[in-house]
Amino acid sequence: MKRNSRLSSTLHILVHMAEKPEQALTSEQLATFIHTNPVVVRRTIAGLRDAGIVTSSRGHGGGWLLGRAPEKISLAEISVALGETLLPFSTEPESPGCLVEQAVIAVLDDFRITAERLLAEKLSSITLADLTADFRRRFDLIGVSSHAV
Amino acid sequence: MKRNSRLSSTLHILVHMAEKPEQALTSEQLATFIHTNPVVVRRTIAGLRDAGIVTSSRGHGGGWLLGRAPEKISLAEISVALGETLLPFSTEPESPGCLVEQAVIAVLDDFRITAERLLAEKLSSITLADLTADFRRRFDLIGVSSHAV
DNA sequence: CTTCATGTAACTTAGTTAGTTACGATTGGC
DNA sequence: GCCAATCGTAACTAACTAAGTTACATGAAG
Repeated sequence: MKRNSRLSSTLHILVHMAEKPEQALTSEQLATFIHTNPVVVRRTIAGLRDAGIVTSSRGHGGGWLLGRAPEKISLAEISVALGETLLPFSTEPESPGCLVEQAVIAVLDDFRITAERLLAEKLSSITLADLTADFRRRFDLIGVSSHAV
Repeated sequence: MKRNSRLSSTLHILVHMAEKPEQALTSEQLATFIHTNPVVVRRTIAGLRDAGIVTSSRGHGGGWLLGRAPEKISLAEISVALGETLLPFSTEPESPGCLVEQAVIAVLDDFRITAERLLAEKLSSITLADLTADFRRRFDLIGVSSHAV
């Protein structure tokens, strides 16, 4: 798993899970989808479990399942559950007392607030179901699913 | 200079430069504003020079000046000149041939394109002059400028 | 009670970026 | 012409972050 690909890797995993709604997939299986190892998968999607997006069960036949229907899972929720920050720039004060810095931070934070609201709106309108629909379109066109390689 | 604060640090520097439009400020002086050293400053704002946002001159009395009026310098340009990426998530394929991944990437890239256009619009509407105006408002209220500490 | 699975802590490794040192090139003052 | 100030940049170091890995405890199913 490359750096900064936690969101796309997680979506990849979730679409696979949505395609096998009745079958619990193990961390091991999920890990092969995104070319990493089971511990990284567990760590990465632990937040999704806390958010109810997925459920996990231990022992024989255990593994991961979607916590609710793909139509009810938005990319906004997933992004938050992963702890991702959409706008990565920092506005931490480094020169307390400097009015220039205060002006910069004020303007930047103002931008951040409106920008984050916009992005969250956009991400809220995209659901896991949209992703599976897109996948199925591609599948119907080509006829081979995935991970033959 | 903390991680991920290149944008705010650069804006800090630029506002100081805008407040002394006739005086070339040295990398050394700029560095003290953001608590770092001259080489980091030069490296950070080298892209701004290439973009014409600032100019630099060597030798006695040399240093940095704004390349044009603060009203003509938008945060969008500054961000681009710094090489900053607004949306940090990656959509690099890691499983070529996997249709699930292709669907994920397609949706994510689509989101990225509209989101980046939105953010760029917002950032284009904010200029360095807006920042200096904000600073002066604060200065008029409090009466002490900055970097006394 | 054995096996398969997750949960999680602890450590290692790799990659990124700020910080630093060093030095060449350019400019202005004397 | 020489010296000091200043940027430009390469090369190295240090600090931080995040992925990868190992290890082991916990819990569920047969």
